[in-house]
Amino acid sequence: MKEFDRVTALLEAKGIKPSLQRLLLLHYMHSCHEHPTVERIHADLTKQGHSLSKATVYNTLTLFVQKGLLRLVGLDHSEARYDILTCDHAHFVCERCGTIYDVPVDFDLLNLQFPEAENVRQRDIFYRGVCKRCTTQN
Amino acid sequence: MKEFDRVTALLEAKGIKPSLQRLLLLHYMHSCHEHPTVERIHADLTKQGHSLSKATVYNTLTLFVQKGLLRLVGLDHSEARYDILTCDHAHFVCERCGTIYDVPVDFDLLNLQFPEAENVRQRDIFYRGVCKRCTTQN
DNA sequence: CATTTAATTTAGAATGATTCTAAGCTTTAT
DNA sequence: ATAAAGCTTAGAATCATTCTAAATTAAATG
Repeated sequence: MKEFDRVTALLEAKGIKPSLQRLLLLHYMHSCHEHPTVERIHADLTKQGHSLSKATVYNTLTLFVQKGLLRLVGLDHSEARYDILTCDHAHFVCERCGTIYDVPVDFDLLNLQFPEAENVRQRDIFYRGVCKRCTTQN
Repeated sequence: MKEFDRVTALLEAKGIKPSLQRLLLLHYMHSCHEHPTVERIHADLTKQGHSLSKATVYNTLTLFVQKGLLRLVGLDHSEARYDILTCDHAHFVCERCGTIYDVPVDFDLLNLQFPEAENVRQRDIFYRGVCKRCTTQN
């Protein structure tokens, strides 16, 4: 399993036992440069001939987020989306097609001070609107 | 109904007929400086002796958001929260107690450019962590 | 190598916020 | 008055997610 060497190392570095399902999921996330939903991930892996339950997808993604291997993109109340990029960056969300675009961002420029905050675990920036692809196509 | 004069004017300015339920809801939102959930709004108004259904709360808040009278705070997949402040500002969300704190923000400092964006309708900044109140209390 | 123990995966039930539906009620127009 | 349009409502339906308890797999022990 040469192609799983990298994700195996990543899992072990976080103290996660590299089961087949976990390897599959992390490998999928690394090879996918979108921000897929649980439904999407499950459908793709199933289509590729792998057998894993949706519950495992939920459990494993949650585990990965806790361990810092993935980032949960918490958008509105639609489906959760998962992002392989864990470093700070901003998101533009197309409200028509749902595509999420990444852009690097320097949070220090903002110098936001929340007097009520004891500690900050995560920072997110979302821009919402319509993407060019959607406006030119219709 | 002296106390409803202001919200009546706001509704009419947006072309919304000022029904009793709409007045109640907008007045409630203006008098509440938190970021309440639908459940909370409905419970509070009911407790005050007003009769209105949860469906109406959903319908009306959605209408207000569409017309720009409120802002939907789209957080994760918990309940939706509604914000009377419609101008740009950042949110700090306490992951323990759920309280949302506001802070003004100057988006121009970031100068974010999304090459894929045709237009931007809304901009959000979320910081997540634990607030001081929660750390000192426990 | 057999057997117990722990960890992981799983299918399907349960949950819960939100949306839908179709009926009832108000208000406005004719 | 009467019809038409708009608003509200209760309860059913939906759907992403979580829970549960059993099944499977891997690790540990004798």
